[in-house]
Formats: sequence, C-alpha cells, structure tokens
Amino acid sequence: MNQGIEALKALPIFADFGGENLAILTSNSRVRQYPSGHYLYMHGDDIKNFKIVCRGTIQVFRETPDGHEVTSDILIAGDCINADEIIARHTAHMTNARVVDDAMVLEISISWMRLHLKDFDQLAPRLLQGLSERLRESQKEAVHRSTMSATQIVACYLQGLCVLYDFDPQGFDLPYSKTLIASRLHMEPATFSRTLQKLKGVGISVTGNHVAFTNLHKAGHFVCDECSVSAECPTHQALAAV
Amino acid sequence: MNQGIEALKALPIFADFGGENLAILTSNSRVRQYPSGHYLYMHGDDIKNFKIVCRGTIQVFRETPDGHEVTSDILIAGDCINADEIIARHTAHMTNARVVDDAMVLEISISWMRLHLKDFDQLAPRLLQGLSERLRESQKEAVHRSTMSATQIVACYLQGLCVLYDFDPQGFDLPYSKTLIASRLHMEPATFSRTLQKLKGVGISVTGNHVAFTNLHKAGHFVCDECSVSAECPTHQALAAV
DNA sequence: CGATCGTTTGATCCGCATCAAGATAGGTGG
DNA sequence: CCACCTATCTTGATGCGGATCAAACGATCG
Repeated sequence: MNQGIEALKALPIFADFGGENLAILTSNSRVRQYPSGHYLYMHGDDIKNFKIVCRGTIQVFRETPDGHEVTSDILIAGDCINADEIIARHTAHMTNARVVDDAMVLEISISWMRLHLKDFDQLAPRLLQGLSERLRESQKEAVHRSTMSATQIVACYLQGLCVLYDFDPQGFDLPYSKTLIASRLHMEPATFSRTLQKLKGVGISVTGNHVAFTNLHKAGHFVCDECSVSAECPTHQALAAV
Repeated sequence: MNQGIEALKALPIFADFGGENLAILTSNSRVRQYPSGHYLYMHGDDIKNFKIVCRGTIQVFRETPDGHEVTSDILIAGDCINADEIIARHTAHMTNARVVDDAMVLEISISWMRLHLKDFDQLAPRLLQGLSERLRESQKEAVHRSTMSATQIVACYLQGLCVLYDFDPQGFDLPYSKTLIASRLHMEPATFSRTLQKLKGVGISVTGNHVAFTNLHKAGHFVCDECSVSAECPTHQALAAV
C-alpha cells in the first residue's frame, strides 16, 4: 500500500493531512491502473466509489438518445471525478467516465466517504471549493456559449489549456485529440477545425497538434482564466474583433 | 430577532438544527427586506455576506461587454444565493444579484460562515449537496443546449417550473416574466415567444402568462427532472418529434 | 390619454451543423 | 520498404435554426 500513501500525499485535496488520517484513508482506498478506453463507470451503474485521478486523462460524458456523445469534462491528475456524487439523491451514475490516456485512479468507497466526511475537518471545505469552481466554470461557459462565437470560445479554451498545463505559450502540443476537444467545447470537429484557421489572424497558430501563440502581446489579452464576462474584461474586448 | 429565528427554521439548509445552534446563527445573521429591482450585490463588489432567499425571487446574472444581461439562475425561497462564494479564491462577486419580486433575504457574514463551517456538522454536507445539484443542473443544461432545439428546451423548462412550484399541470400562471425566462434559457424573447406557439401542437398551450398542459399523457413524457440525457430517457424520445 | 414597458410577429441574415468527399497520419502485415 | 487500412483531420457545399432588426400590438400607469 506504499503506492497508495504516495498517491494520496500528491493529491491537493489531501494535502496537509496528518499521518494518522492518511493511514486511515490509505487502508480504505485503493489505487488502480486502467488502460485507455476503459470505462470507470457507465450511466446507470450503481455509485460505489469516489474517484480521483492520480495520473492520465479521464473523459466524463453523457450520451444522447441518438447515440451522440457530449463531453462534460476532461479531467487530469488531481481532479475529483465524481465529487458531486458523494452526496446525491441518486444511487446511479448519471454520466459515463472513460479513460483517455492510460490512467491511475484512486478509489474510495463512497459510503465510507459519507460516513467519515465530518472526521476530516479539511476534507469538506476542499470538496466545497472544488465543486464551487466546477460550478463557476460551468456557468461561465454557459455565458460564453450564448455570447461568444465558436472562434472566440476556442481561443479562450486554448489559452486556458496553456495555463492549466503550464505550457510554454510560444509553442506546445495539444494534450489530447482535436475530436475530444471539439466534443468538450460542444462543437463539431468540422467547426473546430475551421475555427483554428481563423485564429491565425489573431496570433494563434495551430498546425497539426502544435499550438503557438505567435503574438504574445495580442494573445496575452485573451487569457480568460477567471473572467466573469463583465464589461471590464479585456479578454472579451480583444476577442470581439475575431 | 424573532423574525430571524422563524426564517431560519423554515430554511431546509438549517432544518434539524438544534436550538443552541439556531441561537448562535440568529445572533450572527440578519433578515432584510428588499424592494423589486434592488441589487443584492453587483459584479466587482466585495463578498461580505452569505445570502439565502427566504421569500421572493432573485435573478443572478452576468453582464457582457456590450451591456447584454445573461441570467445564470432564478432563485426562490430556500435557495442559497452565493453558496459558491463561501470558499472562493476571489474576494469580489463575479455576478450580479437583483431582486425580481419583493424579497426577504437572510444574510450571514461570510467570514463568520467560513470560521464556523466545521462547528455545524450538518451544514457542510448540505452546502455540498446544494452545490452538487446546481452543478448537475448546469451541466445538464449544457448538454440540452447542444442537443435539443429551443422548442424542446422550453418544453423541458415549463415542465420543470410546474414541478418546482408544485403547480397544477392543468393550468397555472408563469411565476415571472417571459423576458426573464427567455434570458434564463439563454435565448431571445422573440425566439421564446415563437417557441410557445409551436408547443401547442404537443399539448402545451400558453396564452398570456397562463400555461396549461392540455395533453397530460403526452406532456407527462416531457418531465425531465433528473434526466441525464441518456438513450433510455423517455423525455427526449418524446420531444424528438417536436 | 399619451407614455412606457413587455410581448408578438414579420423579414432577413449569419453561424454552425450536417452531409460528404478528400487528405494526412499511424499502424499492420506482407 | 512499401502497400494497405483505419482513424483522425481537413475542406467544400448546403441547409436550418435562432439572432437580429424592426414594427405593430397590448397592457399598465401616471
């Protein structure tokens, strides 16, 4: 279980946890490896575990009646996969979670989590914080989608990626396929592809899966990290021209 | 402060709170009345209070650079207005909150809330639950907006309203203006209006602000309460014909 | 009774989806 | 090393849905 301890300590959500708490957690959780394409859970499955990504990439998505997949989120190391299900009126998963890149996942019995939520003073606040940010992000994107063009949304997203992964703005590779990104942005691959061409005019060049912000001065204005789409937000003023 | 005690006890989030906790809460909060149109807070203001709606209706919205308002949520009695701001990296509000109908609002110092979150075992889980549901709802709507037509979305929403307010499906009045609803659904009033006409063909008649589900058998299929937009969801199958 | 706001309706336009056909790349086996 | 295959991506042509602009209509209120 040494691997477990190490994995736990590396997770922000369990940072600053005392040794005894870590030990308790470790003995009530397990770390597992999953290959690309593996389903962590599917819609309708019973909710059994609380899961946290330790390594790799996880796609969370829903399926429409016509069989089309709609990605709600792409999760990376440190992210909680189903924090919203710790306390839920439902006993079944409402989404699907699938491994994109080979992944390592920490799994904790959800009933155990519920039972011991109050024992760990630090845990509940961090879950709250995580959910809050997720909610804000979701609502921000809702606003974006009803006020910005596809091109602007993609520009915003690429900037966000660069910040999230701490990439070099001068040049980096997309961490996952364009199809997945398009799905994540709720747009068609075709639209996404066209969009990338338009971006070259504003200092964002994408060739293959390599991205470069060629005009950092311009591009700098695009950073929309915690933008709330207010009248003062320079990002949207800059992108308005796109 | 008697009004305060009564107001607190009526709120689901404080249900089952012991007398001593209620007393502590009461002495650290206040209930205030606000007239229609009053801003509870505006984007950029310092976050000072955690607020809960006791009576009336609150519109939470963001403002785009071009001055257009985008409604993120319409809150009613029992709803937390800014639960996501209890633990936030920001010290300023990212949204605006404005009174729609004359409202009564419970206000608790946010620093006090943070400080005493752990003292109330029941509080954190309930906040978690509230945020979880809000997040699910937000993501569900994101899926809806990228897979359903405006007509379908409105049908879904009207059903939801009917359930939320426990209205009689055979006939009820819209609880707020069509303009507000349109904004909430991220669509133009003109589009919303046209949409209502189309709904008559599927057993939902809206004349003035009066709504009636004239074909309950059909309409029953539309209820999309906790629908996850899965292949099995009868709602979307029924609405697919719209 | 005019003024203002909310709603409806009409005409038009634009953006993204859709359908479909090439292009490119990665992987496999001969 | 090349031919083949499949998955991913790009590009083109077209259509539809909802936004936009604008005007008429209705309701409420001083």
